[in-house]
Amino acid sequence: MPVCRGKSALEQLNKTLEAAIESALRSAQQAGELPQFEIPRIPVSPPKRAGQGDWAYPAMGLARLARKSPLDIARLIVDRLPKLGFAGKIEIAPPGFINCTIADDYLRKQIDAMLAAGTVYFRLDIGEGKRAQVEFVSANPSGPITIGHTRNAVVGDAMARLLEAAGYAVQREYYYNNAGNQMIILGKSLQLRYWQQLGDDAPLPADHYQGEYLVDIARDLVAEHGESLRGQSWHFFKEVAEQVMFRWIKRSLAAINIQHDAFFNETSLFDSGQIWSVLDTMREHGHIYQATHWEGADADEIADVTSKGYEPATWFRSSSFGDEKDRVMVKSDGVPTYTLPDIAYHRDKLERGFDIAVNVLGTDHFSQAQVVKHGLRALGMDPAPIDVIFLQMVRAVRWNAELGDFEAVKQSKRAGDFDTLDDLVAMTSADAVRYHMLARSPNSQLDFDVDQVVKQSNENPVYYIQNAYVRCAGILREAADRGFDGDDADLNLLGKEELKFIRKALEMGNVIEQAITLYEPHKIAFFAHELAGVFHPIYDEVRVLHSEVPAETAKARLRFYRAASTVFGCLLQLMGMSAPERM
RNA sequence: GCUCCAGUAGCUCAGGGGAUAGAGCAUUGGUUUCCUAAACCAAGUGUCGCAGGUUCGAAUCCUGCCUGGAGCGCCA
Repeated sequence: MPVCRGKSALEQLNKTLEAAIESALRSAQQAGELPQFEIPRIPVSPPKRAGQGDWAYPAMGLARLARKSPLDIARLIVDRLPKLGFAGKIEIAPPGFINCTIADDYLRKQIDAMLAAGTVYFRLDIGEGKRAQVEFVSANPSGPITIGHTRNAVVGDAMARLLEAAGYAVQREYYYNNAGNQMIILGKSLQLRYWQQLGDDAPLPADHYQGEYLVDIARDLVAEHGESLRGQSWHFFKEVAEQVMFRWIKRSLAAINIQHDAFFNETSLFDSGQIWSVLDTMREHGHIYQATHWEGADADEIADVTSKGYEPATWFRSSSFGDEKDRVMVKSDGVPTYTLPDIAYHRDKLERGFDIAVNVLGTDHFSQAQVVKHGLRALGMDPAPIDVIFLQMVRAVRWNAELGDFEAVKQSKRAGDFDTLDDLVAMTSADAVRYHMLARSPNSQLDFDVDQVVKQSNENPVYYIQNAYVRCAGILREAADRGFDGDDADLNLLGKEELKFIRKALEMGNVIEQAITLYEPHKIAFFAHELAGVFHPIYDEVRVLHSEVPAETAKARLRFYRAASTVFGCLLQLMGMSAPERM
């Protein structure tokens, strides 16, 4: 699903300004006005208050190096600053800020540029010609998508969209395992549920899958096949369960606008022998040994393993890469642990040549992810392209008045639970799920307040943002009905407020870049909300089709709203939300 | 015990060296003849967990501590 494809038109003004300031400093040094020193990177940033320009540079950071007062340094910079196409006023403010304002003319031109380019206007070129992969969700097909997977799915897909907007060619991948113990138990659980449906006394052991969804599948099997499956082994039921699960998973994800390009099966690493070649290479590099316990084990650990009576296992000396202990690659019974295929999978990823490979995981995989990176180093590879977004826990909660506190919503057999993606969507909406799951820093725990999202949806940021788009659409629709267009508008008739909106919109490029370089896609959600906050007061005040608005002014304003519509359309697309024409 | 994350307004959370710390929700009062109320305008609240340190400047970086959460398997 390509987002914002095409050639970039958006200039990242902060970068232009930073480069200009550096050049001014260099020039001042050459002229002997400043001593020689390495110019530190001091970023320009948008100031917090009005009247301080659009971008501010604190020259205070240079005072020590330059052995001059910040104000003097600021003056030297401003004197030698190259001409900037976008700059209006450039002012110096105590204690040593350089405040640069974007010229109104430049802002007006951007409206034309946005209309000419459409959402492509906001595309960046930092990922041009590069390939990125986002691996996310990666839930084994043993049950429905839970609320935890949902956060993972939303963050991963948003990351993918942001990377696309930054110019990367992005692949969305889903890694899964359908071979392990869990899947065997799943098959056996379904088999028992099937027998139960036939009226047999077939109790489900406690370690089997208790979920009601297997009963549903069993019921369907009876409806379709009657008793004819009674003789089938658990293998058969595993296959059935897996197929149904994946169908459900894909359908659930599609409901929130998420689709993977590739599904990578862990089993293929066994079939192709890749896990063994990984192990061989690690052994050749001297990182593998056979033992009943790891080399650094203390007396307690040794006593513990001894009591279990293990035969020797195959260990990876990960401690030599900084791990706190070594890890088992192949258990004493000859079966590999999860870690070995995981290393093989990531080797395969690196060999596929992605410039960036983002992995979205819960924090419970923190240690595992470290071990995988150690493993890649042991293979002589550089794991640098691989980055992991760790998500803190998420749970559905609701207010409990008796407790006077929030209470986790647990998966329950009865209707009215909210613990799966389907439940969340049913009770709220796909857009609400996407926004609320995205609008939180990955390393904050998230309590998804079901009642708030449901009950107060009228006061929801989701609708606040979408309504900005809807309002633009309303104007454009009405204008079209009246046969009114703003194509030959004089944008000089626009007011300060409209230009303020354009100013804010121009920050989007920086937000996208920050979101992908810091791996914090939630930034786009907050930006969207802020931008809507700038929009609504304007909409309230600046009318287009009103008897008191002169025709020429109306044309200019119509053009402005057309541009605003483009901006919100792009933002909603980036967040995977719908852009409704009406609400 | 060790590692990671969080602690900011009544609640949910942004901000992660720069100017007077923000938003939503909740509370209070006001706003619609003509695209508009899922909106707008106005009002109030803070020992940025605690204590030191670094810096011209710290909510932000460092150290220690307190509280809450997650992880530390021959599980996946």
